[in-house]
Amino acid sequence: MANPDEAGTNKAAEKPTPVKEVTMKEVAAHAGVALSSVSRVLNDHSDVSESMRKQVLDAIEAVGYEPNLLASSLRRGSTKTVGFIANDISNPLFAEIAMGAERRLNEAGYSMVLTNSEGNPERDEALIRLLRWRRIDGLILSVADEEREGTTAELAKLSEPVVLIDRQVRGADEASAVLSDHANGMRAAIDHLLDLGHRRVSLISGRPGLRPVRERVNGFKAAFRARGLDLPEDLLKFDSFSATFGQQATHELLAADDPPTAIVAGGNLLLIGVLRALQAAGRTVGTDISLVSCDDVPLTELHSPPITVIDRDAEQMGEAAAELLLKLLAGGDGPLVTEIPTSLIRRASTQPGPAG
Amino acid sequence: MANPDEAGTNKAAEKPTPVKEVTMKEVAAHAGVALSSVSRVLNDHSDVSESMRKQVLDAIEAVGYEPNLLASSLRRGSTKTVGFIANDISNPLFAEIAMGAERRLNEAGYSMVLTNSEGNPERDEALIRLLRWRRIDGLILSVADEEREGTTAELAKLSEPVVLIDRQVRGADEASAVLSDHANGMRAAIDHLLDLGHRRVSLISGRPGLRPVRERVNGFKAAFRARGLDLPEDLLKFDSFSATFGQQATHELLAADDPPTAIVAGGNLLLIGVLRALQAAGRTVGTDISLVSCDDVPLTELHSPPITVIDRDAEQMGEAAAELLLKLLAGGDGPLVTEIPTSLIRRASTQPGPAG
DNA sequence: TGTGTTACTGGAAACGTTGCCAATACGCTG
DNA sequence: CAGCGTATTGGCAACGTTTCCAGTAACACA
Repeated sequence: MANPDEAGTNKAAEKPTPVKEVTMKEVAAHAGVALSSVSRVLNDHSDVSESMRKQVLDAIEAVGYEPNLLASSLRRGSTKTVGFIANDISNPLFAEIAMGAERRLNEAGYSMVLTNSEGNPERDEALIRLLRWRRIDGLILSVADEEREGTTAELAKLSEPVVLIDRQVRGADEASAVLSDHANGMRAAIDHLLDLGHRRVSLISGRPGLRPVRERVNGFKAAFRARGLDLPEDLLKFDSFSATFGQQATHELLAADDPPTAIVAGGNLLLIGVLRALQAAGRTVGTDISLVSCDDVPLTELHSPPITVIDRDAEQMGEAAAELLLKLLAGGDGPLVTEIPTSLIRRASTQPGPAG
Repeated sequence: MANPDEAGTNKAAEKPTPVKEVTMKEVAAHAGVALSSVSRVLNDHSDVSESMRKQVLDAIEAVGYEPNLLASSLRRGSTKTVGFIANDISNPLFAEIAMGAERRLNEAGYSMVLTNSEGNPERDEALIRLLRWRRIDGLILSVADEEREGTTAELAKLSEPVVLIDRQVRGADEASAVLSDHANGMRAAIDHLLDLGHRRVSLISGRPGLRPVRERVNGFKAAFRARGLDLPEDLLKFDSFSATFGQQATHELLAADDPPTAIVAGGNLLLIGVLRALQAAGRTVGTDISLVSCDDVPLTELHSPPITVIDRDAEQMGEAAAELLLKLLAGGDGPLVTEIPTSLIRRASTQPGPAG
């Protein structure tokens, strides 16, 4: 109406999008060959003559054919796709794991669809179900809640191979997994702090149901026990991996009668909260209170003073997960497990404590 | 051979996985109804009797039916899925954008598949093609290279709606996009620095072909021009958004004859490099040199001194992108554009300069 | 000339859905 | 009782592939 174009142009605009998809049939017709021959060329089967190949390839070019992966996957019974469910993509750590996995999978001719549960167990379940319905060939994930019935039920319905990241579900070695050695990393960190003379050491971390938390606690206890020291039970705070919990827990710790001289933030988001609380309370990291965090993110290196961390190679974890999955996809059997080492990077945030 | 198991066990191992999929056909058979009736129940059409519904639902439960989304998408001609191609998932900023988009799309009944081009234009193209072949209903992306022929060609072949994030391709308003107002943000930042008395102000950013860089430069120039000041051309460094470039550029700037008194890091990864270089050169942020960065990540807030930033709401960008795409998917026409504001957050990293 | 082999090609049946169209049964009106 | 509308259901043809099974031609060999 506003456009006083000629009729011809208008007519074209009338058809919204009844654009028929260009299929192999059109290719076959244009090349004057059978449908099956086009398919053979596309999947480069043996037994296709050079002339046929050229003829078909030309026709594909001419008609502008684009394969329909839906149809092909349906027919073949395989999507050449694996799912990845991350807890929190905005956490650079998980993002790196995902990148490592994707890279390895692509090399092997698989593509990866990345989704985000936002740490929500219900979303976890919904995503597993969705991916199952999508007929993915395999799944890499880090379940939000290891104990939850629903999640294990959804996983059980999946007949394709699964690799867990830093998680173990009921019955130790039922599932394949990539596990980082949090226990030894934490053990080393606590040893370091105890060596420096700290005794009032606090550990702040996520829900104790999760493997990383369990293992870190194990390492923590092991270090104290090895020296015959009592655990500072009142300084162990577990709730969630969020920055807000880190802040709140630190705030409470500082306000207590016998506050810690050292804090271990068991998670890189927690660290943010811990730092905020310390800053708010006017405590200087290193001199007033020692600090250790988990996973080496830019913040830990560039903070002043730089922060001691328990590090691990996130990208390697992703690659390892992909590697295991590929083995399983190739028909490998039994649960496979890869352990990723952790290492302590000492920086200026840990200084001698009262007894040191 | 190496396994002297009994025959029975062997036989079981011979069948790899001939597990026939449970389809609607089995449901229909078990319920004693027609295939089409099962379909009607599943898609809750009108005109199905209550008894039929119950009968079918029970049968589904009984046989353990799981929908095959491949088949259904193929038949329907729509996947209810949109693609998202991120430049770099490990950058928390992009991750947040992706989260915002996913949340909004899920609300609307779409699911999102997230992929990662790692800033590589070739991978960009390959991903667009792959998603096209997967028959996604729409695409949100932030192309790695706006000028590249191949990319625009791949996009052109896509008949589904596309929303760009902070990018514009040839011919200004051809494509829908969510754009952040980098120019005004930078203008405000530079005004702030000039007010403080700085004249030797450096800007470090990515390839000048990219919109965020172009716009930031525009804002930068506008601020200088408005005061009749000459541009410090020698202090403008553009190459890539990486930390390594940030470090290298800063290193060079500091070593020059007439070094800057203030640096603007045009990207949150660049900032990491800038900080490393400053630290290596023994310069203190704020007192020795003023510093502004783009996008408010944990590092900027928790650095000491805290770093002045040009901020924007990443999640909102994602939501806005999803919103536009949904409009287009619903049949909306014409290119739609949403502009996201930026704001300057002043912190202690910007202090009075030589002339101030 | 007949037979067998090789190298290729075509036809048609799947894969698991959905949606159109026709068929059935039922209840009601005239 | 005929006629008709309504509500519900079944049958069947797609959607775009892949793959099995025959079929054809060419050729060599006896």
